[in-house]
Amino acid sequence: MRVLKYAILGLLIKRPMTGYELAKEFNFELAEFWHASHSQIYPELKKLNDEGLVTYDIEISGDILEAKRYSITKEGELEFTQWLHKDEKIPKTQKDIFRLRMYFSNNLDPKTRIHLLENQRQQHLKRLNTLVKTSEQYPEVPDLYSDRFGDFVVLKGAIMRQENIIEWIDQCIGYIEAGAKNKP
Amino acid sequence: MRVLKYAILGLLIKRPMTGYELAKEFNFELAEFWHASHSQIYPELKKLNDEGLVTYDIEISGDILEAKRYSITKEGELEFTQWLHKDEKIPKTQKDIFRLRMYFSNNLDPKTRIHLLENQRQQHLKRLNTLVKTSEQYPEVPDLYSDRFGDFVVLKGAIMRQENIIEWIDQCIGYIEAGAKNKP
DNA sequence: AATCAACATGTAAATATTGACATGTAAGAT
DNA sequence: ATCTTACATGTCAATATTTACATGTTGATT
Repeated sequence: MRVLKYAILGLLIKRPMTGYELAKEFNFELAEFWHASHSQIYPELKKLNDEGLVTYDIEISGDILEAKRYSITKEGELEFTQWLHKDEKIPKTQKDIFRLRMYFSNNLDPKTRIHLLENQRQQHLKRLNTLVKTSEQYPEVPDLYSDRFGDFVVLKGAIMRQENIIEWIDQCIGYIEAGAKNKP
Repeated sequence: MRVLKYAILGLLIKRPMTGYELAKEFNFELAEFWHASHSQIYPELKKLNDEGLVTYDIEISGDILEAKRYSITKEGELEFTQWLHKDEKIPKTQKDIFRLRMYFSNNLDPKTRIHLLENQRQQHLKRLNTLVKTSEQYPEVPDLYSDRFGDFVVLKGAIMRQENIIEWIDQCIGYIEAGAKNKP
């Protein structure tokens, strides 16, 4: 499906970027729903260049340090826009190792289950707080055509998802505490 | 990390199964948070057998059709239990192509955005209904040590997640409708 | 007798992804 | 001068995952 291809093209529509900058975007702003490391990005940029969907200019910092600043081409914009318009089947599964563990949790004593859940809760709460802090940059809904709109709605979604996960964890803890009271 | 290894071991603790039956589990009961197809499962079973974590007996149906029914060994149970006890770092990212699209949605006119969102909404609602129907098998919280407990909590989580996604989609539609009213 | 759905097991090729290996510069602080 | 952090680009090996290829049986229905 080559989603990374479209992720990169979409980012380059905003502004020309180096591979390094793209990697930063994938590690920060987009990190809540997409990720790629530089070892994937550099080969993909090369491929996109071969396909004529991006071009680059070489920039020199200092004396010799070269950076390739990639821009999207007309063809790239066309392909990206076509992709963006497509309806999409929801994916069969969102793999989730922790839920897999919980699926098998009857093999654990209640104490261990609660320990594992509390541990996850704490980590998710931490992430939630980070997201909420980030969302303070958006006191209002950005304009529909601003590139901050997408960031805003996705951030909202990430916050809602975190809250939902924590709610689920709390319910799980509740079930276990109630069940353990009867037969400890 | 070889999560499939532990997923298979965990399933085999419940009861001995053939590769075909494992594949069915991954396509039905577990499908909301894990998935694997037979082309992954058969090689993994071979590997687990080489490692002494599972064994199999050959069953004959009819005249010649052979089926390998795999069971978990003592070593397998030990490794599985050790894995199950481990705390786990929450994953960096849950890749989500639709959210990636929404992140770039400023490149679409409001009508198209709403169309894409409604399409997703419908699909997620359909899945939610299926999940709710499945959850009717659980009028009460199963016993903590029954293997139905894990299924129950994970199913609860899947329902909550679906509801949450739909809520997010509705909010997105709301933002777009409100924004489009001002500048159509 | 033919057909179909479910049972059953495998391999191969292509793609996606992660983590390690590998190298070096620029700019600012100490 | 030295150190540290950020900038910058790449390859390689190992896994993980999907899709297609490949084959055949069993049991029930028509």
